[in-house]
Formats: sequence, structure tokens, C-alpha cells
Amino acid sequence: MEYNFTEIEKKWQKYWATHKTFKAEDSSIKPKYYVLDMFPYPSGAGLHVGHPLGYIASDIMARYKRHKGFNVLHPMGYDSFGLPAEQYAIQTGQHPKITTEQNIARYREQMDKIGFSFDWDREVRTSDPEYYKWTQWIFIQIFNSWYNKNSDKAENISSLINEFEANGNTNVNAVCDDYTKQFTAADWKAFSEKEKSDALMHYRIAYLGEAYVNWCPALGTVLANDEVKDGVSERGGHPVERKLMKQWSMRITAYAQRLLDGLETLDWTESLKESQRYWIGRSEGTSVKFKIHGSLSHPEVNTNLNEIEVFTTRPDTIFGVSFVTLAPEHDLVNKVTTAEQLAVVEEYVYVSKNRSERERQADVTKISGVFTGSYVEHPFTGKQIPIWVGDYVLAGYGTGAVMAVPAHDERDHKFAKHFGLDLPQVITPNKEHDFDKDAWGEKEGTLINSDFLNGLEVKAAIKKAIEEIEKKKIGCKKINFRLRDAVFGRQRYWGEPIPIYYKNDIPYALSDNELPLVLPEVDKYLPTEDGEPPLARAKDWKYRPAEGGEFEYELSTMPGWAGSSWYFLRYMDAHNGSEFASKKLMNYWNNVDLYIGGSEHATGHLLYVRFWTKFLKDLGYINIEEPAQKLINQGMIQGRSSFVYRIKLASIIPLANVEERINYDKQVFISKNIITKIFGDLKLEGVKADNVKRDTLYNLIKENIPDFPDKDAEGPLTALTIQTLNVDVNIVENDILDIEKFRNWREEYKTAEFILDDGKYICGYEVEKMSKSKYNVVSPDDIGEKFGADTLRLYEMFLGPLEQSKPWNTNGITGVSGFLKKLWRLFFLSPAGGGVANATGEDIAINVTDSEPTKGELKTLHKTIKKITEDIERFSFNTSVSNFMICVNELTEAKCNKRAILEPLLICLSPYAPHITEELWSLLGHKESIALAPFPMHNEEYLVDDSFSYPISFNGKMRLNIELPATLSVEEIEKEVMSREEVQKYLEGKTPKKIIIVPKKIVNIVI
RNA sequence: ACCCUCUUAGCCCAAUUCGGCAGAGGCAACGGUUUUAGAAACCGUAGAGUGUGGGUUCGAGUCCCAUAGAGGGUACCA
Repeated sequence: MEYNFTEIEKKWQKYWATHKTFKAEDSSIKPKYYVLDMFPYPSGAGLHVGHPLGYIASDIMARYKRHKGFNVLHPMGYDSFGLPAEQYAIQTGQHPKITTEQNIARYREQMDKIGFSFDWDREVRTSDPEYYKWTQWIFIQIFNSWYNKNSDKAENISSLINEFEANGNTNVNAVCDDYTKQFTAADWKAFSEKEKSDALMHYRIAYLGEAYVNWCPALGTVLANDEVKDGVSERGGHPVERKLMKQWSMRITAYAQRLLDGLETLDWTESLKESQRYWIGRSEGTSVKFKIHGSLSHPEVNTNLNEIEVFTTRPDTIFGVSFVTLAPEHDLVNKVTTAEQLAVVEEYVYVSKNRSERERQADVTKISGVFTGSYVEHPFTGKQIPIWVGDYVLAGYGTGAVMAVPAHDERDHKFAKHFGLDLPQVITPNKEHDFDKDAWGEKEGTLINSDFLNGLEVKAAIKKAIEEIEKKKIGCKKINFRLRDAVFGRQRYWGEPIPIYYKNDIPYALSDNELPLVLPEVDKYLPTEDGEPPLARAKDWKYRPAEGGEFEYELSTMPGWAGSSWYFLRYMDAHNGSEFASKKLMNYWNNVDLYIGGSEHATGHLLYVRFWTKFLKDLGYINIEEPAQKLINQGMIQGRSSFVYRIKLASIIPLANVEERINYDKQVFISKNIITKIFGDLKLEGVKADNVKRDTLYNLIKENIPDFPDKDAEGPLTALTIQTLNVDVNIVENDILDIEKFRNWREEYKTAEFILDDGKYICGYEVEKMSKSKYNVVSPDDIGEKFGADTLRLYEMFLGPLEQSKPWNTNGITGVSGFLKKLWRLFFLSPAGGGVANATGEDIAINVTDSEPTKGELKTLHKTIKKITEDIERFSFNTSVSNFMICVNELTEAKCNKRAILEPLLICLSPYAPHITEELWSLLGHKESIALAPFPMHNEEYLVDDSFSYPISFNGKMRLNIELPATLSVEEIEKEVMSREEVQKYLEGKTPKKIIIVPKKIVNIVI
């Protein structure tokens, strides 16, 4: 019987679906195991071979844990709201719902073909109203909460209102906006409804506030920090500007410390934790207030603000301050600017505010700034210090103002040098240092020129400086985080509507029974003419409460990360209509035991999902502080692009023959090796080639293509150009181009001519990101069709360690496919002579015996069980594939067709290659799926060797082997070894200084 | 600029928490069997002293220091 993977795979995929083999039980006496893949966004391009890498790994784990007796939750669904579908909708007018559904169908079809053991009954889609009803519900909980620093958790807003009513906000210790005004209980009671709402808004964890956002005009929306790469949008690469907008935001900063601390408890890679730590960016420092000298130039704006507060991590350098710099967006800029400086400052502020992020980042080295004309007083010396504006100071970090210490801070130094400002030195470095060239930024050295700090070491000086600053009441110790509040609204159509309506300009949340607030239909997916979000186009979309009235809904929608921040909980109870998930089930499934996904989510999704998890815990909805205990980042699979080389005819046929050249419409491609042989290089663009080389090339072309135009004897030399063109990798095998397929690939190549190398056209290659435009995308469908899903699964694992990035290369796949055939053959050993069955398809029935296995066969099996178990437990899937190969090689060698060996082997292999193992398992007479068969345990007894061949080293150099019984003690080994003649020969009569013996490892004799 | 990861045969990769004979596997190569030929299959052969320089050790691919190269992440964070 032949191994027909197409039939077998179809058969078992159907079996699993109809028998619901992988259904997770809601309650069980078995221990639970929750293995989750990061939520995919169903893109129009479908899956390429890189996507399934993580899914295969998690599937192996899920299947393995089922064998090990766990109740496994292994779900899949779609993060189906998002920009690409909406961009497509804008371009084509097609509803994003329709494209999204088509894309999902394609994803599903592709995933099914790989044989994943997902419990599809639990599938969720973020764009499904049944799902986003609960995303909206969670939003409302966050809206109705504040962060109490005393209890260090989120609480319902009602406890804050009670406090306001009793004592105002003076005693409230909460995470709130910086500009929150103080009020008393009496004030509160006197507040209008609107004033109350505004006051509470400073405390709500989901709040409407003014914030600088990444505004992308091309996409017509704001983007999260992690959606901006190099100053342009991650999707589409459109420019992004900074803009002050009224926005829904999430006070994730309230959780900064907990997000940081929680990392310690997680089994994630150090690099991932490190990037989260860096993103959160905790820094301990001091705030210091500098009094503005004289009167404000524009006191009418705000008279009670007469100081500039800065944040510094180096209070010890306070005597080295030679100027203060404000961010261009700082509120005080226009208040401190003098009349003379007004024009230049306004110009500067205008320009830097309107510079896009990209420009700003592009000129990091370009220093710009302008003097305001005003001064602050130094709090200790009373000296006047100029106030500057400079865009190297960020508005959103710290207080948006810095005390510049050019001698001891790199950026301040550059700024001061550029504008010719003083560089007062206050620390004597412990090393040679040129202050004119560089700042001394190390936290090392002795303080000088610093009054009460003189003579102190930096660390002591920092402490002392803080004391003095606090004593003078001009500042205090402060912890700053780089993490910013997360913008939560976007002016787009394809997202969850924010469940808020406005009554007299006051935002109110919908009540639970009014959810979901369903996304309305619109005629176009673009913003309105007056720049309102697309939802403004929805006809008659108004909030009409039972008690009457008609109110406007919030028009922005939620960002992509909303739905994905809690989906792992929904899988636990995917169809619950009355709660986001039942407490009972959430308690049972607890958190994710293994989470697999790409490292691109390090600072986006993985921070948000931790934030929401902590929030839901604070409110008592769940019992876990962290969503996923163990997390693995699978490496990226890169594409291997192939190139062909086309001669630019003009550069080989000189101008004299221009007629003929124009009429010659064939394209000529040269094999890579020939180019390198002649020119020694592949990059030939406008290269002044010497006549000899070009003639060599010309003669070669003429030889191969007789109808090629003649060269004019003395044509003028033009620059030689050979163009490098991407060619579809699917028509290239082992760098050899399939010429026929190439000619058919595109109309223009129909008549292409080739200069071959040894009869073959050799392509060049390069490793790059897999992308459509580079023609290097390999679809899992093609591989599956050619080799089968089991081979695809094994091969993806076989490529290398899961976490490492690697280029896709099909070169080795025949080895894996051959392994499966070899395994198959073990079950069909010819009954006649015990030989191997004819692989060409001779129809022999399965032939497995019940006879006793030999010691050698048992050893092979148990060695394999042991290795595979260890490999899976440490996620080393690539090594287990080779271990299976070794095992099958050994069993083939032994002509083993014994049930006692082959059955346990099948179970071990089934997480990796589920279809072939199901088929063989059923051919062996089993009626139940192999998926639930208990995983075999290895027996150490079979692995013990009677003897061990000891390598004998002299001074660490291995000289000979001596076979000794494995049971010998150290003393016995020494005695035995020293008695050997060969050993004595190497000793040359000397007495060894030392003999190191490690039983069953090595003997080392030191002479 | 900073942080993280990696570097072993022509190529992909092993050598496990805890240093103990550098190789178990696959591709490619070479030789053979089968085949009209090709493909496929099967059997067999050969091939590196671990990027570089130093150190610790009886013993280093493995630990430490320095350095080079590749990949990834972050980026004026006071």
C-alpha cells in the first residue's frame, strides 16, 4: 500500500471535524492546559509559510499535552477589525465586513489543510457584535473606574465621588492628570453637572483628554506609538505628524509600576522583558522649580504660574545649570517670551510643531533652538539663567522642561556648543576628560563649584541635593515613566463603536442592556467633508433613551488593540450571552500556560493585554494578574528571493546598429555564474566595462543566439548594464531557473533567450522579508499539495530552533518527506522475505507482528521516547524531528515490524505528524483516534549499557578507548586502566600526577 | 547611539539543567543498485576542531574578558 498523503490527510481532517476530537471540556478531573497563538489579523494575502511556524509549534504542544492526559484548550479566532480591510473598502467601496469574511474563509481553509487541533467551536471574531458587545462593556468598566494609589488598584468611580462629596479632592491619592485643580467638598457640591463630569474626567482610567497624538493625514486617523515606525505609519508607510487632539485615552500609566514588577514573575524571554522594561522606562529623579525672573511678558494668560518645573535625574549637577530649555509645545513658552524675541520664538514654535515625526527624527543631529529673552533665578545662587526653547526637549516626557547642564549631559552639551553657551563644570571626572569635546555624563567623580555639595562623590551628592531641594520646598523626589497613556480612539469606521453618547456636551456611558452598540452602515468609509469621522455619515444614528430625547453618539471607534486585549478570556467561554465569560470557567482555565507569537507584539499587544488583565483583576472579575505565564516568540521566516540578470541591449550592441537593436525584441538573460566569471561582480549598472570583457560577453551571446544583431566593429563604448530582476521563487529550484515556466510567467518573457552555464540557468539569491512584491512568498498550500501537511509540519520544525529567524528554503524538504515514506514502509515490510516492500506501490497489506522486541529495538524506542519528551518540554522541536529520523533509520536497519515498538512510536510522532499516524494507528486495528492515546513513558532499564567505551586522555588529549563494564567504580576503573599496556606506553614510565575519572564519561591522566 | 540574540562540515542544524571522545539527522557532493532515459527509491563514502584573540580548568563549542561579523528591537526619555 502506498503512502497517499492527499487522501489520508483529507480523511482525518474530516474525521476530527465531525468527531470534535479536539473539543475542550468545560470541566474535567484532568489538569488543564491552555495553549494560545497570538490572534491573527486575516489579511487579504492569506498565510505564507512563515505564519504556521508558531501554530505548528503550539499544535504539537496541544496534542502532546492531550496525550499526557491534560484537558487542553487550544482555540483560534480572528482580530478582524483593522485598517487594511478599511483601506480596501475606501478604495473599492466594498464593505469591510465582506472582505474580512472572505479573508477569514481563506485563512480557515489554509489552516484546516495543515491539520491543526483547534477547538473551532470556540472561534471568536472581534468584529462580531456578540464579541464586541463585551469589548464595549469592558470599556465602560474602565470608564467608570479610577486608580486609587492608596489601595494600589482600580476602583469604581463611585468611591471617588463619595470622597469628593465628603472632602473634595485634596486628600485623594490617585493617578490623575497633571493639571487637576484642587476643590473642596463644598466646591464639588456647587459644581454643575458639566463641571462634575470634567472633574471626574481627570481621574477616569478611560478618559477624554487633550493629548499629542500621532496623526496620520493619509489614513485620516491617529496611530498608537507602536503603529508608527521611523516616523511613518507601519501599515502603508504614510507620514505621521504630532497633533494636539481631544481623544479617548487609557490611563495605562497608572499601571506602569505593576507592569514593570509583574515582569519578574513571568517566564518570558529576557529580551522581550527587557524591551517592555525599556518601553515603560522608569527613571528616578527629582523635580525642581525655577522661579521666573521679573514679571511675565504676557501675565494676562496665567498670572499664578511664575515658575518652571523641570525633571532631572541628576540633581547633584544643579550648580552646573547654565540655561533652561522648554519644549516648543510647553505652555509657558508664549508667556515668558519677551516682545523682542516674540517673532523668532513664534516662528520657531510654529515650525517645530508642524514638523512631522519623520523630519524630527531624521535630523536628530541637527540642533535647533531659540532664546526666549527671559530668565529664571537659580534657586541656590540666585543667578540669572536664560530660558531657551528647543525641540530636543520632548513635551510629553517629565515636565516638558529641562535644566540644562552642558558639562554633564550630552544633549545639553551639543546645544550649548551650538549656541555658544557656558559649560560650567561641577564634577571632577575620575578619568582624563576633554570638556570642550564631550560632556562627562558618568555618575562618577567628585563635586566642585557646588557650594554645599563640594567634595562629595556623585551618589552622595544626589542624596544631599535632594535633601536640600526638599528643604527649600522647591521640588521633591519623583519617579517618571516613559510610558504614555494609550490613545484609545481613532477616526475610522472599521472598529468597535465607543459606547458613549453626549448630553449637553457631557459624555455618558451606555447602560449594559443597551449593548452592543452596533456599528452602523455608512455610504462611504471616508471622513466627512468637515473632517468628522466616517461614523458621522451614518444616517439617523442617534441615542434615544427610553425616557426620551435624542443624543449624539461618540463618533470615533476603538483601536485595534481593544478586542485583542481580552480575547484570551473569551475563549474560555466563547458563547456566553450574559457575561464576558463566566467566573467559574475563568477560574478553571486560569491563565494561558503557553502563548506563542511574533516578537513584533512586544510593546503593543503584550503590554495592553497585561494592562487589561490587571484592571479586570482589580475590579474582581478575574483572579489572575498576568495573562500568560510562559511566552515564546517564534522567529521570523524570511524569504529567499531569486534573481535573474538581464542584459540591457543598448549596452552590448553599440549605437551604429541602432536599427537592428530596436527591431530585436527578445530579452537576453545570463546565468549568474557567467557574469561573475567574466566581471567578478553582479552589480553592473552603468559600469564602464573594458572592451575585452564586453567582447567576451558579446561572443558568448552570439554563439548561443545566432540571430542576435551584429556588433558594429568600432562602436562607441557605452556603459554596460546588467539588470537584476526578482523572479518568482516558485519557478526556481535549487537556484536553477525553470526556463519553460519562466517564459510562460509573463508575456514579455515569451521569447526570452538565455546564456546558460553548463546547460543550466543559475539564479542569484538574497534573504529578505517575505513579500508579494519580491516574488519570494511561498504558500503553505503549494508545499502541502506537493509533499503533504505532515511533511510541511515536520519540515517547518526541522528548519531550526523555533525562536530563531531563518530563511525559507525548500532544499531539505525531500529528506523529511523521505523520512515519512520510510516510516510508512516499516509497517509494510514484505511478508515474504522480511525485506523492504517495493516503494513503487506494490500492493502489500499492513504487516506488523506481535512478536517480542529485541533488546536493541527496545533501546531504540525508549531512547526516542526519552528524547522526544525532553525535546517537547523544552520547545526544541527541531531536534525531535532528527530524533525520529534516527529512530526510523535504526528500526529499518533492524527490519523491525513489531507492534510493541511501532505503536508507541506512532504516539510519540502523532503531535508532529498527526495524519499519517492516525492512518497507521487505525490500520493497526484501533477504533479510537490516536489523539487521546496516552503518551508512552520511557523505561530507563532499556537504556542501560552493559559496558562503556572509555576515552582515555593524557593531559586532556584523547589517545585511546578502553571498553569496560559500565558498573565499575572509580577505583576499579583506575585499576583496570592503569593495568593496560597501551596506557603504560603513553605514560613512558612516568607516574601520573593526577587521574580524573568520571564514570561513564571519561578518564583523563595528567602526567 | 543603546539593548538583545546568533556565529560549529559546501549549506541547514546537533552536541540538554550541570564543562567530559565535536556529529545523531537532513540537503548538497561522490560511488553503487534499480530504471529505455529522467524522476523517485534504496545502499554506501567522504567532509569541520567550533568567527578572531586572550583567560579560568586536569579538560572549553559550552564559563569569563576583549574583538569582528550577521540578525532583531528601541531611539533626543533629561
